[in-house]
Amino acid sequence: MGITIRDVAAAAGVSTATVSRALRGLPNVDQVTRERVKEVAACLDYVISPSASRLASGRTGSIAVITPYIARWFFSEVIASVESVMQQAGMDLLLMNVGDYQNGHARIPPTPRLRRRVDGILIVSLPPQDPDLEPILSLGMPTAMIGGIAPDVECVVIDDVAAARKASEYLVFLGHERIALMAGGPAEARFTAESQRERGFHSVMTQNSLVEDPMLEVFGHFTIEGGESAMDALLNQSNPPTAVFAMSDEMAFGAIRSLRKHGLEPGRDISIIGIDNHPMSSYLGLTTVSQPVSELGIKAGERLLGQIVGIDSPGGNGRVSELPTELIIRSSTGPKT
Amino acid sequence: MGITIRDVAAAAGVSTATVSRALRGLPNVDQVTRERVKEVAACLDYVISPSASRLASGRTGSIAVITPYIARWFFSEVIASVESVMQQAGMDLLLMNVGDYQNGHARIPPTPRLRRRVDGILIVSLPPQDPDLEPILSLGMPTAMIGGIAPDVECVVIDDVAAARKASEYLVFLGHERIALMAGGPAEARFTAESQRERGFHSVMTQNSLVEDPMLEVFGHFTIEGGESAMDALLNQSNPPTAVFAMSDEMAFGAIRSLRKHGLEPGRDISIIGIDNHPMSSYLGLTTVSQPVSELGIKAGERLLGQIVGIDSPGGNGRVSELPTELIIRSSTGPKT
DNA sequence: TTGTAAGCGTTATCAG
DNA sequence: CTGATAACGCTTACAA
Repeated sequence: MGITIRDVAAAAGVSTATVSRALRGLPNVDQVTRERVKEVAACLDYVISPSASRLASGRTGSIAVITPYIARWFFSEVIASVESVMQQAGMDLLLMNVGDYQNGHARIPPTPRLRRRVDGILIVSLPPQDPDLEPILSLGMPTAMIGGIAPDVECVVIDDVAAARKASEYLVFLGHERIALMAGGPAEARFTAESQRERGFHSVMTQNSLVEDPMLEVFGHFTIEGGESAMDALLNQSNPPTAVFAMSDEMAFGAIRSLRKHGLEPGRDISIIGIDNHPMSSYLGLTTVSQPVSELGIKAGERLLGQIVGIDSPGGNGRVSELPTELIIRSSTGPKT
Repeated sequence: MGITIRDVAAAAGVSTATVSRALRGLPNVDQVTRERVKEVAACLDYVISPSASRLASGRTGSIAVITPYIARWFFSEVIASVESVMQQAGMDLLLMNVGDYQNGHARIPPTPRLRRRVDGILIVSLPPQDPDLEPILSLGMPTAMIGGIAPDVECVVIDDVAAARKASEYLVFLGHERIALMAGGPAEARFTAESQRERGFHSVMTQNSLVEDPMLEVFGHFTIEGGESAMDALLNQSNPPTAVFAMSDEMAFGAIRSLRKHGLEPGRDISIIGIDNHPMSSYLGLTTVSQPVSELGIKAGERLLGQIVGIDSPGGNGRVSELPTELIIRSSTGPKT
């Protein structure tokens, strides 16, 4: 079938060892020899067998990206940026979805699929209580994490507390007092980002001596539809909020739609603010706090590579990098009337 | 480091060959033996070394998904569905972006990264003239394609001609005569789907004896912003269209925004129709022709697996599967006034 | 049904 | 700087 390193060695008149060294750019190879080998290899259209190389070297040349979702905006954007980093580094990227951890779907545990198969793992936004998280981390291999924090793991995040504070403070600044919080789900099953954002919101409310009416905490499940029905519920209350802090733009979209459906105008009748700066946000005039999604992926990818190459220690000593967020004011928010 | 098949064999009191057979579920193994081996393996926490297995067997147990984009709606949705098929089949999924083929970015040719590395290739929407396409196809390995047609390759598509016809006919049905076509880009650099959709549009116009004003063909590059400026250009003309057929929903979103910006109401002043049924479409009231994106990915994934397992021949004999589309009427279209 | 043993194509360790 | 030559861990005829 394929042509092997031995064929190249024979054709170049050297040993397989020399071919291996020459092709991989290792030192201690004569320039002339190296060139000849390369030429012969190209001529023969030789490509190395990854399986053999991996078996012999112990390195797989690939990493796994583990995510709970693939097609959602945040995740696909992260995956895309990680892919570009890995492609440039010559690494293969294995995509592994751990499925909807909400319902008890027949989820295939990722751990066995990870061992002996990849050199590193990039975890995207697995909530701390995810049953797959702990087993993955105890694999003890180079690992990086996006959108979450775990001990002894290299993490790349935004400051979710600060992001939530920016959003909340802006609403307060506009004079709002009855502010609703639209979270994803109940406190037991939250992403790290969710808990942090709640903390940020909470701290602003407290600082400004505003009461958090339990009736004003609703769940939108990070989807448009969820946001819409959550807003519906809010509007059906006897004493609706004058502003809503949604933990994601997509939920905010749903909230806006609900508003319109009820004949209300976002920013005039009720203010809506989100977090993300989703591409559709500028389109819909949604005020939001932007997060640098691609940068999260790029930085985490690079940090992971650092661990694999050995510059960094596995887990990167648990270093946490925080990337900046920014309040982006549009028309969905306005002063309390 | 790791524990090997030999350890399992020793612990179970059998040969490595038997362990191999037992664990892979091959026939000709005594049930009792098989159970014991499995138990010992589990006990020892043994996981097979993919590299060794691949080297010995020649199969890699992985496939590559090749796409020009990752984060765009259509692509991420397809990737997600393919991933679920592959995960259930126990196959690894390598993600390979071939970069923006528009600009002359330093694109890494995928072919060398494919040979000896995967058992099959799933190509998503590479335009026929893409420089990477031909080399990939001549690899001669199991291949499937989504959103495009190539000779001797198993293809899964929607009937783009028919989809475009549905959209166009609906506009004609509403009484429109000056209908603009919003394509992605000029005819030289088109996806297969693009050309087909143009054909569909064209045939409807011809059939109804409507003239296609060259001024009414604009390019929106399949983005919101592109769609917006394309619509701007249309509106700035002395004789604007009364309806627009956009080849994708995202471009249609941009068109709607442009309309609003100009104080016009979609569906009343000017009708807009798209193709996709993007999640935001129902939100924005966009009339569109839906395509079953997940189904495309699932079917193509299954067909690819069929080729790999050997049920089908490589390329699947060039079979083409067409999945159904459906006109979804919302508020962005209305009768010509 | 089970065991033996020869590969699979590299890499890496030593010599030279 | 280069060449032998053991691994690497599994699969798979071929025997038994």
